[in-house]
Order: sequence, then C-alpha cells, then structure tokens
Amino acid sequence: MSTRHEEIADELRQAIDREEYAVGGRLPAETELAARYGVSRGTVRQAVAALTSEGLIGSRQGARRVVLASRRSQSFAELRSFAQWARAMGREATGRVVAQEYLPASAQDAARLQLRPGVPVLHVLRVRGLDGEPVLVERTVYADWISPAVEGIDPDAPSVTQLLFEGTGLVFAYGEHVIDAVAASAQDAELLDIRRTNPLLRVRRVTTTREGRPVEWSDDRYRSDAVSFSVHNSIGNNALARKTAE
Amino acid sequence: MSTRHEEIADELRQAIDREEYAVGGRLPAETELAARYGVSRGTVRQAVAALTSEGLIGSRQGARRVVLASRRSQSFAELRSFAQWARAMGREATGRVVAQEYLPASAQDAARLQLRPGVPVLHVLRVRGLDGEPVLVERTVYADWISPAVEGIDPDAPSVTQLLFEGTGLVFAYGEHVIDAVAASAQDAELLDIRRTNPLLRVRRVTTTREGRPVEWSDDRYRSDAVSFSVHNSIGNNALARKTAE
DNA sequence: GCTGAGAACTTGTCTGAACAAGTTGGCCCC
DNA sequence: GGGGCCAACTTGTTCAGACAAGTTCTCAGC
Repeated sequence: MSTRHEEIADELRQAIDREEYAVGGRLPAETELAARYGVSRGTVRQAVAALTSEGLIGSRQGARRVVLASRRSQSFAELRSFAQWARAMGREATGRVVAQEYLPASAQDAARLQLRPGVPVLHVLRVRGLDGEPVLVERTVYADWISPAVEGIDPDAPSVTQLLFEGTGLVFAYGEHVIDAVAASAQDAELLDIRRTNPLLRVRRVTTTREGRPVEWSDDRYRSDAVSFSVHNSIGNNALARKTAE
Repeated sequence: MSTRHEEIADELRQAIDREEYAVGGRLPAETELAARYGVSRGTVRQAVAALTSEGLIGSRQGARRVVLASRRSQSFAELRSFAQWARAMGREATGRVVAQEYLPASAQDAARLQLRPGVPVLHVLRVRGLDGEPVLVERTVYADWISPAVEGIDPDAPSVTQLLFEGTGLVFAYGEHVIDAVAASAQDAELLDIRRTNPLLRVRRVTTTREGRPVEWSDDRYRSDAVSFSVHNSIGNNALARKTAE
C-alpha cells in the first residue's frame, strides 16, 4: 500500500464491505471525498476509477456514483496463480509433475513464445488438485530462457509462480486466455479420475512479462464440476471477447 | 469520437495497426506525444491508459512504453451483442425464438434480477446461428419491467440488443459472466444439431443497466467447435477469476 | 396534485506545474 | 575490454483550477 490513491481505493472497498455505503446507495461526491481525505479531486478520481473497473461502483456523468456490489466473492486481486487462489479460499493446492522433457520448438511454439523454431523448449505435464482431489491438467511449454529455472523445481511443488518469482524475480504481468470446452481425452480422464468424453473447460493461455516478453504457453483443462471462471465486463472495459474457431 | 483523449487513443491504435510503431518497438514519450497533438500530458496519459488496459502496449515507470501487439483479432469494442459481433466479422447472425412464456419468478430469478419472488418474468428460449448454422442456445429470463418490450420483438430478429435500444433507449452497461463446460442435453443436441453429451461452453451471465439495475439473466450454451472466448488480463486489471463449483 | 423551467450539484475533460521513482546509456577508470 | 557510477530521460503521483455536460431537486405556475 504505497500510493495515496491506492490507499483511498482500499478504504472505500472496506467501507463498502462493512456496508457503510450500502449496495444500491450513493457514494459521496468527489469533492466531498477529496475534502475528507485531504487530497485533490484528481487523486480521488484515480481511486474510484479502480473500483469502477472492478465493477463495484457505477458511474454516470452528472449523477452521484452508485454502489453496485460489495467485494465479489472474496478473492479479487492476486489470483493469477492457482496456488495463491487456492490458499485465498482456505484450500490446499497440490501439484504433481507427470512428465517433463525438452523438445525442439515447433512453428506454433516459436510463434507463441517469440522464439526461433527448433530451439529446445521445456514441455511439462502437470496435474493439480484442491485438497488432494485432482481438478486440473496443465500442459505447459516454457520459453528456452526460463526453462533452466523451471527444470530445477520440485515436481511436487504447489506453486510454480511463487518459486519462479523467488528464484529469478520473474513477474507474470499480462495474460491472454482463450476459453472453450472439449471432451476429456483418455489421458485427461485417467489423470483427473473421470470418464472419457466428459466435458472439460479448456483455457489456452500465453503469459508474458511486464516487457511483453512471452514466458510460457499452456493448455489447461479443468474439471467443470469443480472449477468455473468468472469475468466482469463493463462499458469501456471489455475484457471478454468472442472468437470463432480457427 | 467526441473527446480529445479518445481521438488520440484511436490515432495511436491506427498507427500501431499500420506498423508506424512496430510490435516490440517503443512508443514516443508522453511529452513528445503531448507536443505533437498539442495537448497536455494528462490528456495523453488518458489515451495511453486505454491502450494499456486493452493490452496493446506495456508500461513501466522510468522506461518508454513498448508496443506489445497490434489490434487483438479485429473486434474489440462493441461486441457485447451477438449480432454486432457477427456483423463485425462479416458473417450474418440469425435468431429464432423456440419458446416464450411468462412464469412466476423463482427465488433464484428474484435474487439475480433483484425482483420480488412470484412476479411474472419472461422466459425465452432462442437459437442463434452464424450464416444459418446454429451455434448457440440461449435461455434468457427478462426482468418484469423490460418484458413487455421484449415480447413484442419479431421472433426471427437477429439483434435483440439493438431493438431494445431503439425501442426503449436501454443500454447494457455491465455484465458478470460465469463460464464452465457442460455436456449437451437432449434438447441442446437437437437444437444445435450435434450429439448428446458433446461438450458445450456454458456462459451464465447477468446484464445490468448503467445504474446497476439487472435487466436479464441468461444461460448461453455455445458449440465449442464454432465459438470460443478470449479474455485479456493485465496487472491491475484482473477481469478473469476462478471460482469453485457452488 | 402535476408539470415544466431553472438553479444547484456532480461527474467528465483538460491544463500546467512540480516532484518522486525507476530506467537507460554513456563516460570514466581500472 | 569490462565494470561501475552518474546524468539525462521517462513514467508515476499529486495538486489546484477551470469549464463542459449531464442529473437532480426545488419551486412557481397551472
């Protein structure tokens, strides 16, 4: 919590949580908040802009801001990593590496990770679970420059993201996710302890660093009876988009 | 295109599209752009903030902004509506109402639409297609105060959103989407011309007005061989969240 | 009691300025 | 040639003020 506008955004979130500002009610005017926190109107606007993009409050020119919802479920911020998400829900994340090998980058790998074709890239097949029950099969390809750091990780480590950050300072900053549904393959079925052809939620994603350099791409398949995804869209912040099949 | 910062954002998007600023290259400094467009630094910052949240450019304090990608696929902005999306891709959206009836609101309907239980709400079962091929089954429940306007709509109308806007001025401003995978039911299979138990991508969504008033909630099932969804996440803009099954 | 006009209020846009914090490149020295 | 330090550059944060554009409330008039 470093900057003033982040502090104010957080105080407002908490105030909404403890129903100081009721859902459906109105937030104080910008000038009111500015006076109360002893900052300029611009700083207040930065704070409320954050809440607006989170969908907590609605905003229209001329009218006071309205509280739309209290904090969505619980977790909202730091849940890019499966392990972090599980911990935030009070459940234990487990992980197990089933197979791991270097293969020369295919044309597809090379394009997605911005590498030259043929460079050896690390393929990892991992099963992840909540409290021991398998819920996710992850097939990940890591860029050559990060592979050595991944290779050394304990096969049973619950959080790869965490270990990569501690080991190399790497931060996953951007992600592009393509979501669809597929029938479980024989291998999926065995690893997740379900029947073949059961529906799975597939998320194919590319994760990049702050500089926009791709780190990994992954095909994740979730047991759809255990995990779903939630997306919030608002006017001017259209994170969710449809795509036709290639 | 009314405000100056929107204009500048658009010019930058176009400049990136025509590779004036190459992917991987650097954007001019804020002061540079401010001078070039004859505006203050604050206005330039509003413009580049839009591109950052779209994932087109990356930003780190101290370093020049980097171009991460050219415009994502094509459509980005105005694709909340199925019909608008289809048109933007040069395909024709079709729609057909299979069934339509008023039922008293269940406790679930009432909670999601913020109505009193028992109020008659309009249930509509609709099949939608691209160029005649069915790709989507939509089971929608409309709030009582908008139902009359929906009821009057031509059963074969391609765009309900458009007609509602023209008829009542209603704008869909916010949406909460929960995504998972399900096996096709017998009815789904018949309507979509696929086999039962084939995997479908299910999107359950609640759409609200600018004031945060829920308008409709819907269970949409997409043929996963025809349509997928794409979500862009960035640091500080975490639209995508996992959820456990209820 | 209802309607319509207008005043008061509120958010959106924009300016110009200053300092803080982080990055990059070049220069000097070894 | 290589390493390290510093200066120049760039983005992030914050302020104070001004006007535009839209909403809400009040009050007069019917």
